[in-house]
This record gives sequence, structure tokens and C-alpha cells, in this order.
Amino acid sequence: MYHKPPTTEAQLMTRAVAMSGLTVRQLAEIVSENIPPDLKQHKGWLGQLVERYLGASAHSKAAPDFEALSIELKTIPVDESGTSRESTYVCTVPLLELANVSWEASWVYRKLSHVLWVPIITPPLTALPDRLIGMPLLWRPAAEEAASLRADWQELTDMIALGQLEQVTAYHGNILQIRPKAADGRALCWGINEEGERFLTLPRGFYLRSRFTTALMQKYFQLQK
DNA sequence: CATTGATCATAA
DNA sequence: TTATGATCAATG
Repeated sequence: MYHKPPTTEAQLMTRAVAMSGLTVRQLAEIVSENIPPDLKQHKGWLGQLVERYLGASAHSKAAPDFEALSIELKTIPVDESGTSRESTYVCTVPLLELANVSWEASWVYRKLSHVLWVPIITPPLTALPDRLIGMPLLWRPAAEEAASLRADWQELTDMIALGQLEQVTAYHGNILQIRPKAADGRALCWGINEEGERFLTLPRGFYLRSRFTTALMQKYFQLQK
């Protein structure tokens, strides 16, 4: 069973709430997907399962998951107390021509301006089929959250614009960090060094630290019905 | 034992 | 090769 793309927020939320409380096994059955033994070689499988159920429209396109609604979907593994178990990938880091890009025009801003968070309740050692879909949260950054994101984005973007990409590590940024995002350690793309010359480097991505997503859960969430 | 740096699958 | 979806696993 596949849903068509939702046309209203209310429709999307009705579906998302209906999905909560199901096990991954039940959701896979509804969507007619086979469950892999674990996520080791299928890291994006669960996110895509939820996409299909909810009717996300932008499969592997550079667009919000729900295009008509401009809403991004993120599944997030949490334990039974709502503590996030992983960081959350946001988008790739543009390494070229990022000078003079405003916060409002940045990919990070646009990706995070409206997000449907779907927690996957995953206590330690829970087998994939037994994980529970939690209550969804439709989120827009509060002023304080947006300011914090903006400050991190600005700091990291400034470093890259100055050609200091090789000095940026995952330790930079309070809630937003930059880490490799690549097929493996041999994947390369172009960056700009301090002399303004192009050089080959590992592709990078922006990620939300798990302490931030954990704070979101605990501020706004009712994990289960 | 939380966090960083590395990695896996798939589509276009 | 770039985008999407992320989690794995070594390490400080």
C-alpha cells in the first residue's frame, strides 16, 4: 500500500499519527516491503519505508520530501526515554562559491525550516522488526533554536570561505557539525584552500548533534500515544 | 561510552 | 558523480 503525496498538513499528520504505535514489522507489511536482517547494509531502509507510507514525493531529488507542503521528513532513532541515539544528517556542505550566501538562502536553513520528525523507538539491542514508530512532531525552529543554528552555520561557513576546510572537524559547532559524508574514504570532491586554489577533498555534510535532537524530543514530544 | 570519522545502498 | 536515506565502528 502506497499513499499518494499528501496535499495538506492535516492529511500528512493524520497519516503520521496513524502510523505511530506500529512496529517496523507491521509497517513493512503494510507497505509490502521485505525487512532486511539489520541496517548494517541498508542504512537508509527505514527512512525510505516511512517515506513510502507517508507518500513522500521527492525520492532522491534535491527537494523537500513533501514537495507541495515544503516539509522535510526525518526519522530519528531514540531510546525509550526519547534520547537520540544518532546524529541527524541535514545536507551536504557546499564547498565552492559559498561566500556571500545568506543564512536564509542556505541549504541548512531551507532544510530545517519545516521538518516532520518521526521517532523510531529503538532501545539498545532491539531487533529491527520490533522497533516502534513513535508519535510524529511537525517542527519549525523556535527563535532561540534558529539563532543557535544560524550561529553555528555562520562559524562553519566562514571557516570554509576562508579556505580553512581542512581545519574544520566534527568538534566545531554547538548543535550543528560538519563530518564526512561519502561512499568511503576515497570519495573526493573539489574544495578551496587558503590560496583560493581548488584541491581534492572528502565530501562533507552538515549534521545535527544528538544532544540537540534529544532536547527537541524532550521539549516537544510525546513519544507514544 | 559518547563522539567522530568512515561507510553502505540506491536512483538519476 | 551527485543526490537521497542514514548507521557503523574505531577511538579518545
